[in-house]
Amino acid sequence: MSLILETEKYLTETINELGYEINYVPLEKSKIPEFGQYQINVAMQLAKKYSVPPRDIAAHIVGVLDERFVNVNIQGPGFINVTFNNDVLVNYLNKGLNDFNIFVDKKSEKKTIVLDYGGANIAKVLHVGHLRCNIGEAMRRLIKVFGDTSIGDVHWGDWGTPIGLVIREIKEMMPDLVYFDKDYVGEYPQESPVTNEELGEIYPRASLRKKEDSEYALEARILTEQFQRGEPGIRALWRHVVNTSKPDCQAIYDYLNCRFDYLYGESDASEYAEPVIKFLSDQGMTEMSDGVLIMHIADSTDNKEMPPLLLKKSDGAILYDTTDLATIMQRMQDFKPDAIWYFVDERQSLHFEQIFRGCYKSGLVPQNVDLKFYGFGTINGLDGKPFKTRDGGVMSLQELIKQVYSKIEPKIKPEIIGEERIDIANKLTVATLKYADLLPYRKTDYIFDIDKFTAFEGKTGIYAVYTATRMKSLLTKLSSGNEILKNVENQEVIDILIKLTELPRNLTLAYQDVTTSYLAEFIYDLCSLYNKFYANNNIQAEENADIKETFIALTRLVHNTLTNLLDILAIETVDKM
RNA sequence: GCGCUCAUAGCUCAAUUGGAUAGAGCGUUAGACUACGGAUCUAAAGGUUAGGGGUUCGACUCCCUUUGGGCGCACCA
Repeated sequence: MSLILETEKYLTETINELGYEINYVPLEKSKIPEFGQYQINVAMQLAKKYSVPPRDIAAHIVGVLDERFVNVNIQGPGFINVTFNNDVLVNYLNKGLNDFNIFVDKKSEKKTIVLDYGGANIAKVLHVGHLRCNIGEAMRRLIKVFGDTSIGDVHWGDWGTPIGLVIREIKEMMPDLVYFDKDYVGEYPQESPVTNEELGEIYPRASLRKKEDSEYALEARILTEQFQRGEPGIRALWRHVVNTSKPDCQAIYDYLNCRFDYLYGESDASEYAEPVIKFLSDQGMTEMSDGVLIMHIADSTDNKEMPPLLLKKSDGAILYDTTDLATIMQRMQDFKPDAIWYFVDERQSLHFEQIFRGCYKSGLVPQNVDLKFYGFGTINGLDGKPFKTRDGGVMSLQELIKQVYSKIEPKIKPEIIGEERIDIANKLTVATLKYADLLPYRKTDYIFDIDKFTAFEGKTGIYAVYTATRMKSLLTKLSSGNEILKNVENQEVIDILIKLTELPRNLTLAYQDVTTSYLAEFIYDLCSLYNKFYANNNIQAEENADIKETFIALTRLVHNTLTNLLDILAIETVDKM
């Protein structure tokens, strides 16, 4: 258990023993450091409940606090300020030298959580928005740290109309391919008729044509229904498209350290499409409307229109409503999860509200299983509008990565060369992209400013990695690996120790709110405090043995903690840069 | 039209979930080097938290309202 949680338990018990009934006494970071490290703000609440002046209650509480605190004082209406006895801090944090778990307040019950993130539509190239797969990956890792079982699934978009469009366009280019010949009976070719580069151009072309040519759009929809149904030629061509495009998408996820436990696609749930429709029909939940099989999910208490789920189109093809329901059916059977979390663009919130309603209403998912939608905001360009390339096209994630790489690579020391240089440049590129993406609150749209995020200075991934690198270099020179913190009077050391006591709350908040910004902010604060300490203390030249050992131990502590935190964000450190 | 969401320093974002004097980065201005890795550190200036009401000991935070953005609303995903 963390120091803060343990202290809060102590305070809650102590204050209850005084006769004040209260469930939870939070220990909050002090707003005014001159008064103390932490503050207790319950006197004001209790004053109302017991009709006693808050300062009297504060004095009452202060009277019984034990020696874990020093310099206890009351300010203003009844704020109690406390400072930890330095021995308490040192004892607690020495345990953290080799054990990150002292910062993790684990819950008693463990959960199994499926995380759905990534979700690339594999007929299209990944665009900048797909960078936000970082959020799901970070949460997958964070959940593990808390001891839950996390199951990450990329959920490829491989079963919808975009691929139908691609196939339609291939037909335009090569109408004589055997896949389109209904009477063809032989084996289909092993080789894909299109390369990945061609696919990159095919979808945009098809997408444009669809808008102008309704006949073309209709044919694409028919082709979609055909590969879904398993028409041999079209299905074979579908497989080529998928197999050609998928490795490219996957390579980018790999590059970004997104390590999915499962690489399922919508197509893997397709065998559950009919069963899920049957299940819903058996519950009497479905009906026909204008030739479409639908399920009503509106509620009499709704204050807005709630469109029905569309289970099967008039042409027989299924849409993502059905695909998502089928996927849930599959996940319930395969994983028996306590929760399924979706990390998807915020704009899909209504869709998932519909899906979740359908699941609970029909009993496909029991009420005690948590279906949660964690939407994220859009990545915008400098003008605050969706990210575009200079010529106005959609900016691909690959292109963004290239641009960031080209800004970072020249800044690496000239003596680092060859493969190692490339490796470091890649790691720093990923660190830059991830930190920039994980710092803002999940739901806010943010502006991706390449110059800013790759800058020499500032609140960036580079700053954190640089700090870690410098610590590592120092430890290599000076550390035996056995140093421990001593109780020394050094304000910069104590500031860092206090900052570390705040880590458990940040981890808990990040988990509860499913928001990485708490961690990214913490990483910056920790690095900043360490760099300040580093600038003002010469560790190597320190003559007092206890102080020197403490400095080195502190460096180990911060380095280990920082490395663990960066790992949760899936950011790798480097030994030199 | 209905609904969701957002509005904080010149710009990009925070604010311990209702706590004291709203904080960082960038930019601007002025500084620190024989530096254990300067991709660092120090300091200054910069705010009526979009406007208006309300709730209470206390509001950026909760409620109402006005204004202004972004987004979504049956056979795309």
